[in-house]
Amino acid sequence: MEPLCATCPTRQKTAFRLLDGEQVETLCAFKRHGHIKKGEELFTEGQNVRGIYCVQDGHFKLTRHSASGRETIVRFASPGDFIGYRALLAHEPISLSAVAIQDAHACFVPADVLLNFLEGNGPFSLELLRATCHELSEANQLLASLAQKTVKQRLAEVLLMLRAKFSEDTDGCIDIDLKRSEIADLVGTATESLIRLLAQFERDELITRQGKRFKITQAKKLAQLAELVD
Amino acid sequence: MEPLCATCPTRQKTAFRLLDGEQVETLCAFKRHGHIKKGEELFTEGQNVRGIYCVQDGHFKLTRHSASGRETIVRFASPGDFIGYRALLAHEPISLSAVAIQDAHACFVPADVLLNFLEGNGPFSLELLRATCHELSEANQLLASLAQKTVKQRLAEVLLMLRAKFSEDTDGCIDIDLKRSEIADLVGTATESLIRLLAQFERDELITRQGKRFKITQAKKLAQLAELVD
DNA sequence: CAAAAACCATGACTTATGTCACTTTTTGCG
DNA sequence: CGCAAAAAGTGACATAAGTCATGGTTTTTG
Repeated sequence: MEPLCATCPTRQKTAFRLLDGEQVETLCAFKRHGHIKKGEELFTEGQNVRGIYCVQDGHFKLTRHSASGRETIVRFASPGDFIGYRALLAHEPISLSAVAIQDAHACFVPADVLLNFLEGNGPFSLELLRATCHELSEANQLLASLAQKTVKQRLAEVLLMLRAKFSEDTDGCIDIDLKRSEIADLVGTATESLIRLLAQFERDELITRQGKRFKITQAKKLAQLAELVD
Repeated sequence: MEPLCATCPTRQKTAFRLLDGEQVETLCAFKRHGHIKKGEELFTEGQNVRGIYCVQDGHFKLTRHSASGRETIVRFASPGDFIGYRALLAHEPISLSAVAIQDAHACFVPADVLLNFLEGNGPFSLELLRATCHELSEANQLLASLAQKTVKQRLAEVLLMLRAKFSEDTDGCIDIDLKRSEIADLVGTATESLIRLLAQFERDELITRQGKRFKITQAKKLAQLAELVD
Protein backbone atom coordinates (compact mmCIF):
# COMPACT_ATOMS: atom_id res chain seq x y z
CA MET A 1 0.00 0.00 0.00
CA GLU A 2 1.47 3.27 -1.15
CA PRO A 3 1.72 5.94 1.56
CA LEU A 4 0.10 9.30 0.88
CA CYS A 5 2.29 12.18 -0.24
CA ALA A 6 -0.18 14.71 1.14
CA THR A 7 0.66 13.74 4.69
CA CYS A 8 4.26 12.65 4.16
CA PRO A 9 6.51 14.30 6.72
CA THR A 10 9.60 13.70 4.61
CA ARG A 11 8.08 15.69 1.76
CA GLN A 12 8.09 18.77 3.98
CA LYS A 13 11.87 18.57 4.12
CA THR A 14 12.28 18.50 0.34
CA ALA A 15 11.58 20.77 -2.59
CA PHE A 16 8.32 18.81 -2.98
CA ARG A 17 6.87 20.90 -0.16
CA LEU A 18 6.53 23.68 -2.72
CA LEU A 19 4.18 21.72 -4.95
CA ASP A 20 0.55 22.84 -5.13
CA GLY A 21 -2.29 20.55 -4.17
CA GLU A 22 -2.86 19.21 -7.63
CA GLN A 23 0.81 18.50 -8.12
CA VAL A 24 0.96 16.63 -4.82
CA GLU A 25 -1.82 14.42 -6.10
CA THR A 26 0.07 13.81 -9.31
CA LEU A 27 3.17 12.99 -7.33
CA CYS A 28 1.23 10.59 -5.16
CA ALA A 29 -0.32 8.89 -8.15
CA PHE A 30 2.94 8.22 -9.96
CA LYS A 31 5.54 7.76 -7.25
CA ARG A 32 6.45 4.28 -6.10
CA HIS A 33 7.45 3.73 -2.52
CA GLY A 34 9.93 0.96 -2.08
CA HIS A 35 12.11 -0.90 0.36
CA ILE A 36 15.84 -1.17 -0.32
CA LYS A 37 17.92 -3.65 1.63
CA LYS A 38 21.35 -2.86 2.97
CA GLY A 39 23.86 -3.29 0.19
CA GLU A 40 21.34 -2.98 -2.64
CA GLU A 41 21.98 -0.57 -5.45
CA LEU A 42 19.52 2.09 -6.56
CA PHE A 43 21.52 3.20 -9.55
CA THR A 44 24.56 1.87 -11.29
CA GLU A 45 27.18 4.10 -12.91
CA GLY A 46 26.59 4.51 -16.62
CA GLN A 47 22.88 3.78 -16.58
CA ASN A 48 20.40 6.16 -18.09
CA VAL A 49 18.02 7.51 -15.52
CA ARG A 50 14.29 7.02 -15.79
CA GLY A 51 13.47 9.02 -12.72
CA ILE A 52 14.75 10.05 -9.34
CA TYR A 53 14.55 8.68 -5.84
CA CYS A 54 13.52 10.64 -2.78
CA VAL A 55 15.05 9.07 0.31
CA GLN A 56 12.51 8.36 3.07
CA ASP A 57 14.67 6.72 5.66
CA GLY A 58 18.03 5.05 5.85
CA HIS A 59 21.21 6.33 4.28
CA PHE A 60 22.88 5.75 0.94
CA LYS A 61 26.46 6.09 -0.14
CA LEU A 62 27.07 7.61 -3.55
CA THR A 63 30.21 6.18 -5.04
CA ARG A 64 32.33 6.35 -8.10
CA HIS A 65 34.55 3.55 -9.34
CA SER A 66 37.89 3.86 -11.05
CA ALA A 67 39.03 1.69 -13.90
CA SER A 68 41.14 -0.23 -11.41
CA GLY A 69 38.04 -1.02 -9.38
CA ARG A 70 38.76 1.34 -6.54
CA GLU A 71 35.76 3.01 -5.03
CA THR A 72 35.38 6.56 -3.77
CA ILE A 73 32.46 7.72 -1.67
CA VAL A 74 31.52 11.10 -3.05
CA ARG A 75 28.74 11.86 -0.63
CA PHE A 76 25.87 10.39 1.36
CA ALA A 77 22.18 10.74 0.68
CA SER A 78 19.89 10.88 3.70
CA PRO A 79 16.15 11.22 4.34
CA GLY A 80 14.85 14.18 2.36
CA ASP A 81 17.59 14.02 -0.27
CA PHE A 82 17.00 13.39 -3.94
CA ILE A 83 19.16 10.95 -5.85
CA GLY A 84 19.65 10.98 -9.60
CA TYR A 85 18.21 14.35 -10.53
CA ARG A 86 21.54 15.76 -11.66
CA ALA A 87 22.11 13.13 -14.28
CA LEU A 88 18.51 13.55 -15.36
CA LEU A 89 18.77 17.30 -15.77
CA ALA A 90 22.24 17.33 -17.26
CA HIS A 91 21.04 14.73 -19.80
CA GLU A 92 23.92 12.52 -18.89
CA PRO A 93 24.15 8.89 -17.88
CA ILE A 94 24.39 8.69 -14.15
CA SER A 95 27.93 9.01 -12.90
CA LEU A 96 27.54 7.63 -9.39
CA SER A 97 26.28 4.39 -7.90
CA ALA A 98 23.87 4.69 -5.00
CA VAL A 99 24.06 1.87 -2.47
CA ALA A 100 22.06 1.56 0.75
CA ILE A 101 24.28 1.37 3.81
CA GLN A 102 21.29 0.44 5.95
CA ASP A 103 17.89 -1.01 5.19
CA ALA A 104 16.13 1.94 3.65
CA HIS A 105 13.00 3.29 2.03
CA ALA A 106 12.84 5.59 -0.95
CA CYS A 107 10.21 6.80 -3.40
CA PHE A 108 10.79 6.57 -7.11
CA VAL A 109 9.47 9.50 -9.12
CA PRO A 110 9.40 9.07 -12.92
CA ALA A 111 11.40 11.54 -14.99
CA ASP A 112 8.47 13.06 -16.84
CA VAL A 113 6.59 13.78 -13.63
CA LEU A 114 9.59 15.63 -12.23
CA LEU A 115 10.21 17.54 -15.45
CA ASN A 116 6.58 18.55 -15.46
CA PHE A 117 6.92 20.05 -12.00
CA LEU A 118 10.09 21.84 -13.00
CA GLU A 119 8.46 23.46 -15.99
CA GLY A 120 5.23 24.33 -14.26
CA ASN A 121 6.42 25.43 -10.85
CA GLY A 122 8.98 28.21 -10.57
CA PRO A 123 9.53 28.12 -6.80
CA PHE A 124 10.03 24.38 -7.00
CA SER A 125 12.77 24.60 -9.60
CA LEU A 126 14.38 27.53 -7.82
CA GLU A 127 14.52 25.48 -4.65
CA LEU A 128 16.11 22.62 -6.52
CA LEU A 129 18.58 25.05 -8.05
CA ARG A 130 19.45 26.30 -4.59
CA ALA A 131 20.00 22.81 -3.29
CA THR A 132 22.18 21.99 -6.26
CA CYS A 133 24.28 25.11 -5.76
CA HIS A 134 24.77 24.16 -2.16
CA GLU A 135 25.86 20.68 -3.14
CA LEU A 136 28.26 22.13 -5.63
CA SER A 137 29.90 24.29 -3.05
CA GLU A 138 30.26 21.26 -0.79
CA ALA A 139 31.81 19.32 -3.63
CA ASN A 140 34.32 22.10 -4.21
CA GLN A 141 35.21 22.15 -0.57
CA LEU A 142 35.79 18.42 -0.58
CA LEU A 143 37.88 18.77 -3.69
CA ALA A 144 40.21 21.27 -2.13
CA SER A 145 40.41 19.22 1.02
CA LEU A 146 41.44 16.15 -0.96
CA ALA A 147 44.03 18.09 -2.89
CA GLN A 148 45.50 19.94 0.05
CA LYS A 149 45.36 17.78 3.12
CA THR A 150 47.19 14.74 4.36
CA VAL A 151 45.34 11.51 4.96
CA LYS A 152 45.48 12.16 8.69
CA GLN A 153 43.87 15.55 8.32
CA ARG A 154 41.25 14.17 6.00
CA LEU A 155 40.38 11.43 8.47
CA ALA A 156 39.98 13.97 11.26
CA GLU A 157 37.71 15.96 8.98
CA VAL A 158 35.73 12.91 7.94
CA LEU A 159 35.14 11.81 11.54
CA LEU A 160 33.76 15.22 12.42
CA MET A 161 31.65 15.22 9.30
CA LEU A 162 30.25 11.79 10.12
CA ARG A 163 29.28 12.87 13.59
CA ALA A 164 27.60 16.00 12.28
CA LYS A 165 25.71 14.02 9.67
CA PHE A 166 24.71 10.91 11.59
CA SER A 167 24.58 12.18 15.19
CA GLU A 168 25.40 10.08 18.21
CA ASP A 169 23.80 6.97 19.63
CA THR A 170 23.05 6.49 23.32
CA ASP A 171 26.70 5.63 23.99
CA GLY A 172 27.92 8.83 22.35
CA CYS A 173 29.24 6.91 19.35
CA ILE A 174 28.65 8.06 15.81
CA ASP A 175 25.39 6.45 14.84
CA ILE A 176 26.38 4.72 11.65
CA ASP A 177 27.97 1.41 10.77
CA LEU A 178 30.57 1.72 8.10
CA LYS A 179 33.16 -0.83 7.19
CA ARG A 180 36.80 0.15 7.54
CA SER A 181 37.09 -0.04 3.79
CA GLU A 182 34.17 2.35 3.40
CA ILE A 183 35.74 4.92 5.68
CA ALA A 184 38.89 4.51 3.62
CA ASP A 185 36.88 5.11 0.44
CA LEU A 186 35.54 8.24 2.04
CA VAL A 187 38.93 9.53 3.09
CA GLY A 188 40.46 8.50 -0.21
CA THR A 189 43.12 6.17 1.15
CA ALA A 190 43.96 2.49 1.51
CA THR A 191 42.13 0.45 4.11
CA GLU A 192 45.34 -0.48 5.93
CA SER A 193 46.43 3.13 6.19
CA LEU A 194 43.06 4.05 7.59
CA ILE A 195 43.18 1.32 10.21
CA ARG A 196 46.61 2.45 11.35
CA LEU A 197 45.45 6.03 11.68
CA LEU A 198 42.39 5.02 13.67
CA ALA A 199 44.67 3.14 16.05
CA GLN A 200 46.88 6.20 16.31
CA PHE A 201 43.91 8.48 16.99
CA GLU A 202 42.91 6.10 19.76
CA ARG A 203 46.41 6.10 21.24
CA ASP A 204 46.37 9.91 21.08
CA GLU A 205 43.01 9.77 22.88
CA LEU A 206 41.17 11.70 20.20
CA ILE A 207 38.63 8.90 19.86
CA THR A 208 37.61 5.74 21.65
CA ARG A 209 36.26 2.63 20.01
CA GLN A 210 33.34 0.44 20.96
CA GLY A 211 33.37 -2.49 18.61
CA LYS A 212 33.03 -1.14 15.13
CA ARG A 213 31.86 2.29 16.26
CA PHE A 214 33.75 5.34 17.50
CA LYS A 215 33.19 8.04 19.96
CA ILE A 216 34.88 11.39 19.40
CA THR A 217 36.33 12.44 22.72
CA GLN A 218 38.34 15.47 21.71
CA ALA A 219 36.50 17.17 18.91
CA LYS A 220 38.48 20.34 19.34
CA LYS A 221 41.82 18.67 18.81
CA LEU A 222 40.44 16.77 15.86
CA ALA A 223 39.29 20.05 14.36
CA GLN A 224 42.67 21.62 14.88
CA LEU A 225 44.28 18.62 13.29
CA ALA A 226 41.97 18.92 10.31
CA GLU A 227 42.84 22.60 10.05
CA LEU A 228 39.19 23.48 10.21
CA VAL A 229 40.39 26.20 12.50
CA ASP A 230 41.88 28.73 10.14
CA MET B 1 30.42 52.90 -23.59
CA GLU B 2 28.44 49.84 -22.58
CA PRO B 3 27.93 47.28 -25.35
CA LEU B 4 24.38 46.20 -26.16
CA CYS B 5 23.10 42.93 -24.78
CA ALA B 6 20.60 42.60 -27.60
CA THR B 7 23.35 41.98 -30.12
CA CYS B 8 25.87 40.35 -27.79
CA PRO B 9 27.15 37.13 -29.33
CA THR B 10 28.34 35.83 -25.98
CA ARG B 11 24.82 36.10 -24.59
CA GLN B 12 23.69 33.52 -27.14
CA LYS B 13 26.01 31.00 -25.50
CA THR B 14 24.58 31.51 -22.02
CA ALA B 15 21.28 31.02 -20.24
CA PHE B 16 20.64 34.72 -20.98
CA ARG B 17 19.66 33.69 -24.52
CA LEU B 18 16.39 32.52 -23.01
CA LEU B 19 15.40 35.97 -21.74
CA ASP B 20 12.53 37.75 -23.46
CA GLY B 21 12.95 41.14 -25.13
CA GLU B 22 12.01 43.13 -22.10
CA GLN B 23 14.34 41.18 -19.88
CA VAL B 24 17.20 41.70 -22.29
CA GLU B 25 16.59 45.43 -22.02
CA THR B 26 16.64 45.20 -18.23
CA LEU B 27 19.85 43.21 -18.36
CA CYS B 28 21.39 45.77 -20.67
CA ALA B 29 20.37 48.64 -18.44
CA PHE B 30 21.82 47.19 -15.26
CA LYS B 31 24.82 45.15 -16.33
CA ARG B 32 28.26 46.72 -16.23
CA HIS B 33 30.82 45.66 -18.76
CA GLY B 34 34.35 45.79 -17.47
CA HIS B 35 37.96 45.03 -18.24
CA ILE B 36 39.92 42.80 -15.89
CA LYS B 37 43.69 42.65 -16.18
CA LYS B 38 45.66 39.45 -15.94
CA GLY B 39 46.12 38.58 -12.29
CA GLU B 40 43.21 40.68 -11.04
CA GLU B 41 40.63 39.15 -8.78
CA LEU B 42 36.90 39.23 -9.46
CA PHE B 43 35.88 37.70 -6.17
CA THR B 44 37.72 36.85 -3.01
CA GLU B 45 36.90 33.84 -0.87
CA GLY B 46 34.60 34.71 2.00
CA GLN B 47 33.05 37.80 0.43
CA ASN B 48 29.33 38.15 0.15
CA VAL B 49 28.23 38.33 -3.44
CA ARG B 50 26.37 41.32 -4.79
CA GLY B 51 25.91 39.90 -8.23
CA ILE B 52 27.44 37.60 -10.78
CA TYR B 53 29.86 37.99 -13.67
CA CYS B 54 29.32 36.74 -17.16
CA VAL B 55 32.66 36.13 -18.84
CA GLN B 56 32.96 37.81 -22.26
CA ASP B 57 36.50 36.90 -23.20
CA GLY B 58 39.62 35.70 -21.48
CA HIS B 59 39.80 32.92 -18.95
CA PHE B 60 39.62 32.86 -15.17
CA LYS B 61 40.92 30.36 -12.68
CA LEU B 62 38.66 29.58 -9.74
CA THR B 63 40.73 28.71 -6.74
CA ARG B 64 40.40 27.73 -3.15
CA HIS B 65 43.02 28.37 -0.50
CA SER B 66 43.90 26.19 2.44
CA ALA B 67 44.73 27.48 5.88
CA SER B 68 48.36 26.84 5.05
CA GLY B 69 48.09 29.13 2.04
CA ARG B 70 48.17 26.43 -0.57
CA GLU B 71 46.03 27.05 -3.59
CA THR B 72 43.93 24.59 -5.57
CA ILE B 73 42.44 25.38 -8.95
CA VAL B 74 38.93 23.97 -8.85
CA ARG B 75 37.96 24.90 -12.38
CA PHE B 76 38.27 27.48 -15.11
CA ALA B 77 35.65 29.95 -16.26
CA SER B 78 35.65 30.80 -19.95
CA PRO B 79 33.60 33.03 -22.27
CA GLY B 80 29.93 32.32 -21.74
CA ASP B 81 30.39 31.06 -18.18
CA PHE B 82 28.82 32.64 -15.13
CA ILE B 83 30.87 33.22 -12.00
CA GLY B 84 29.41 33.61 -8.54
CA TYR B 85 25.86 32.47 -9.04
CA ARG B 86 26.23 29.42 -6.86
CA ALA B 87 27.18 31.38 -3.78
CA LEU B 88 24.40 33.78 -4.57
CA LEU B 89 21.75 31.09 -4.84
CA ALA B 90 22.98 28.98 -1.98
CA HIS B 91 22.96 32.11 0.21
CA GLU B 92 26.54 31.48 1.17
CA PRO B 93 29.62 33.63 1.13
CA ILE B 94 31.59 32.84 -1.97
CA SER B 95 33.92 29.92 -1.51
CA LEU B 96 36.26 30.44 -4.44
CA SER B 97 38.49 33.23 -5.67
CA ALA B 98 38.24 34.13 -9.35
CA VAL B 99 41.45 35.42 -10.91
CA ALA B 100 41.99 36.36 -14.55
CA ILE B 101 44.74 34.31 -16.16
CA GLN B 102 44.67 36.61 -19.19
CA ASP B 103 43.44 40.12 -19.78
CA ALA B 104 39.72 39.62 -19.83
CA HIS B 105 36.29 41.18 -20.10
CA ALA B 106 33.26 40.32 -18.05
CA CYS B 107 29.84 41.82 -17.36
CA PHE B 108 28.66 42.31 -13.82
CA VAL B 109 24.97 41.60 -13.27
CA PRO B 110 23.50 42.72 -9.92
CA ALA B 111 21.97 40.05 -7.72
CA ASP B 112 18.43 41.40 -7.74
CA VAL B 113 18.34 41.56 -11.53
CA LEU B 114 19.37 37.92 -11.74
CA LEU B 115 16.94 36.81 -9.05
CA ASN B 116 14.21 38.63 -10.90
CA PHE B 117 14.91 36.66 -14.05
CA LEU B 118 14.99 33.43 -12.09
CA GLU B 119 11.61 34.04 -10.58
CA GLY B 120 9.98 35.34 -13.71
CA ASN B 121 11.43 33.06 -16.36
CA GLY B 122 11.07 29.31 -16.00
CA PRO B 123 13.11 28.22 -19.00
CA PHE B 124 15.93 30.50 -17.83
CA SER B 125 16.14 28.98 -14.38
CA LEU B 126 15.78 25.48 -15.79
CA GLU B 127 18.72 26.16 -18.06
CA LEU B 128 20.76 27.41 -15.15
CA LEU B 129 19.77 24.31 -13.18
CA ARG B 130 20.95 22.15 -16.07
CA ALA B 131 24.27 23.93 -16.23
CA THR B 132 24.71 23.57 -12.49
CA CYS B 133 23.96 19.86 -12.61
CA HIS B 134 26.51 19.45 -15.32
CA GLU B 135 29.11 21.31 -13.27
CA LEU B 136 28.31 19.13 -10.31
CA SER B 137 28.90 15.97 -12.24
CA GLU B 138 32.23 17.37 -13.42
CA ALA B 139 33.14 18.21 -9.86
CA ASN B 140 32.36 14.66 -8.77
CA GLN B 141 34.48 13.28 -11.55
CA LEU B 142 37.38 15.47 -10.53
CA LEU B 143 36.90 14.41 -6.95
CA ALA B 144 37.17 10.74 -7.74
CA SER B 145 40.14 11.38 -9.96
CA LEU B 146 41.94 13.19 -7.16
CA ALA B 147 41.16 10.44 -4.70
CA GLN B 148 42.03 7.55 -6.96
CA LYS B 149 44.84 8.51 -9.24
CA THR B 150 48.55 9.10 -8.88
CA VAL B 151 50.03 12.49 -9.61
CA LYS B 152 51.35 11.19 -12.90
CA GLN B 153 47.93 10.01 -13.98
CA ARG B 154 46.37 13.27 -12.89
CA LEU B 155 48.89 15.26 -14.88
CA ALA B 156 48.17 13.22 -18.00
CA GLU B 157 44.48 13.86 -17.44
CA VAL B 158 45.02 17.56 -16.84
CA LEU B 159 47.08 17.99 -20.00
CA LEU B 160 44.33 16.41 -22.07
CA MET B 161 41.74 18.50 -20.31
CA LEU B 162 43.70 21.69 -21.00
CA ARG B 163 43.98 20.91 -24.67
CA ALA B 164 40.27 20.16 -24.90
CA LYS B 165 39.40 23.36 -23.11
CA PHE B 166 41.87 25.83 -24.62
CA SER B 167 42.53 24.29 -28.05
CA GLU B 168 45.82 24.56 -29.90
CA ASP B 169 47.71 27.54 -31.24
CA THR B 170 49.29 27.59 -34.71
CA ASP B 171 52.22 25.53 -33.47
CA GLY B 172 49.96 22.82 -32.11
CA CYS B 173 50.67 23.87 -28.53
CA ILE B 174 47.95 24.20 -25.92
CA ASP B 175 46.81 27.79 -26.25
CA ILE B 176 47.11 28.94 -22.68
CA ASP B 177 49.92 30.33 -20.55
CA LEU B 178 49.95 28.86 -17.10
CA LYS B 179 52.78 29.03 -14.64
CA ARG B 180 54.27 25.76 -13.49
CA SER B 181 52.90 26.47 -10.06
CA GLU B 182 49.42 26.91 -11.52
CA ILE B 183 49.54 23.58 -13.30
CA ALA B 184 50.67 22.10 -10.00
CA ASP B 185 47.69 23.72 -8.26
CA LEU B 186 45.49 22.14 -10.88
CA VAL B 187 46.97 18.69 -10.50
CA GLY B 188 47.05 19.03 -6.74
CA THR B 189 50.75 18.51 -6.26
CA ALA B 190 53.96 20.42 -5.46
CA THR B 191 55.53 22.58 -8.16
CA GLU B 192 58.79 20.62 -8.07
CA SER B 193 57.01 17.31 -8.52
CA LEU B 194 55.12 18.73 -11.44
CA ILE B 195 58.27 19.99 -13.13
CA ARG B 196 59.92 16.60 -12.77
CA LEU B 197 56.94 14.85 -14.28
CA LEU B 198 56.81 17.25 -17.21
CA ALA B 199 60.46 16.49 -17.86
CA GLN B 200 59.69 12.80 -17.70
CA PHE B 201 56.76 13.11 -20.09
CA GLU B 202 59.10 14.89 -22.49
CA ARG B 203 61.72 12.15 -22.19
CA ASP B 204 59.00 9.58 -22.82
CA GLU B 205 58.00 11.64 -25.87
CA LEU B 206 54.45 12.11 -24.76
CA ILE B 207 54.78 15.87 -25.07
CA THR B 208 57.22 18.40 -26.47
CA ARG B 209 57.88 21.83 -25.06
CA GLN B 210 58.20 25.16 -26.78
CA GLY B 211 59.19 27.68 -24.17
CA LYS B 212 56.48 27.68 -21.56
CA ARG B 213 53.97 25.89 -23.73
CA PHE B 214 53.48 22.23 -24.55
CA LYS B 215 52.38 20.22 -27.48
CA ILE B 216 50.76 16.85 -26.88
CA THR B 217 52.35 14.44 -29.30
CA GLN B 218 50.92 11.15 -28.10
CA ALA B 219 47.45 11.85 -26.83
CA LYS B 220 46.56 8.17 -26.94
CA LYS B 221 49.36 7.15 -24.63
CA LEU B 222 48.56 10.02 -22.32
CA ALA B 223 44.96 8.85 -22.19
CA GLN B 224 46.02 5.32 -21.41
CA LEU B 225 48.27 6.60 -18.71
CA ALA B 226 45.43 8.60 -17.24
CA GLU B 227 43.24 5.50 -17.35
CA LEU B 228 40.65 7.36 -19.33
CA VAL B 229 40.52 4.17 -21.31
CA ASP B 230 38.55 1.82 -19.11
C1' DC C 1 26.44 -24.98 15.14
C1' DA C 2 30.32 -25.39 12.42
C1' DA C 3 32.53 -24.06 8.26
C1' DA C 4 33.22 -20.41 5.13
C1' DA C 5 33.49 -15.90 4.14
C1' DA C 6 34.15 -11.32 5.18
C1' DC C 7 36.32 -8.14 7.83
C1' DC C 8 39.82 -6.16 11.02
C1' DA C 9 44.48 -5.63 12.37
C1' DT C 10 49.59 -5.52 12.24
C1' DG C 11 54.36 -5.96 10.40
C1' DA C 12 57.79 -5.44 6.77
C1' DC C 13 58.92 -3.29 2.83
C1' DT C 14 58.74 -0.08 -1.22
C1' DT C 15 57.98 4.05 -3.37
C1' DA C 16 55.75 8.14 -4.77
C1' DT C 17 55.74 12.60 -3.50
C1' DG C 18 56.75 16.57 -0.52
C1' DT C 19 60.35 19.69 1.35
C1' DC C 20 64.46 22.34 1.45
C1' DA C 21 68.28 24.42 -0.56
C1' DC C 22 70.30 26.07 -4.43
C1' DT C 23 71.29 27.38 -9.56
C1' DT C 24 69.84 28.89 -13.92
C1' DT C 25 66.69 31.16 -16.93
C1' DT C 26 63.16 34.33 -18.05
C1' DT C 27 60.47 38.42 -17.32
C1' DG C 28 59.52 42.99 -16.32
C1' DC C 29 60.74 47.63 -15.48
C1' DG C 30 63.20 52.19 -14.46
C1' DC D 1 69.85 48.20 -21.71
C1' DG D 2 70.85 46.19 -17.31
C1' DC D 3 69.32 45.01 -13.00
C1' DA D 4 65.99 42.96 -9.78
C1' DA D 5 62.50 39.85 -9.14
C1' DA D 6 59.98 36.05 -10.49
C1' DA D 7 59.79 31.75 -12.42
C1' DA D 8 61.82 27.37 -13.94
C1' DG D 9 64.62 23.69 -12.98
C1' DT D 10 67.72 20.25 -10.28
C1' DG D 11 69.56 17.49 -6.50
C1' DA D 12 69.49 15.43 -1.93
C1' DC D 13 66.79 13.86 1.47
C1' DA D 14 62.77 12.67 4.51
C1' DT D 15 58.51 10.53 5.03
C1' DA D 16 53.68 9.70 4.31
C1' DA D 17 51.23 6.38 2.49
C1' DG D 18 50.59 2.29 -0.62
C1' DT D 19 51.31 -2.79 -1.19
C1' DC D 20 51.89 -7.46 0.10
C1' DA D 21 51.71 -11.05 3.33
C1' DT D 22 49.79 -13.06 7.33
C1' DG D 23 46.95 -13.99 11.36
C1' DG D 24 43.10 -13.10 14.35
C1' DT D 25 38.16 -11.67 14.63
C1' DT D 26 33.59 -11.37 13.63
C1' DT D 27 29.69 -12.33 10.71
C1' DT D 28 27.13 -15.02 7.62
C1' DT D 29 24.93 -18.99 6.07
C1' DG D 30 23.92 -23.68 4.80
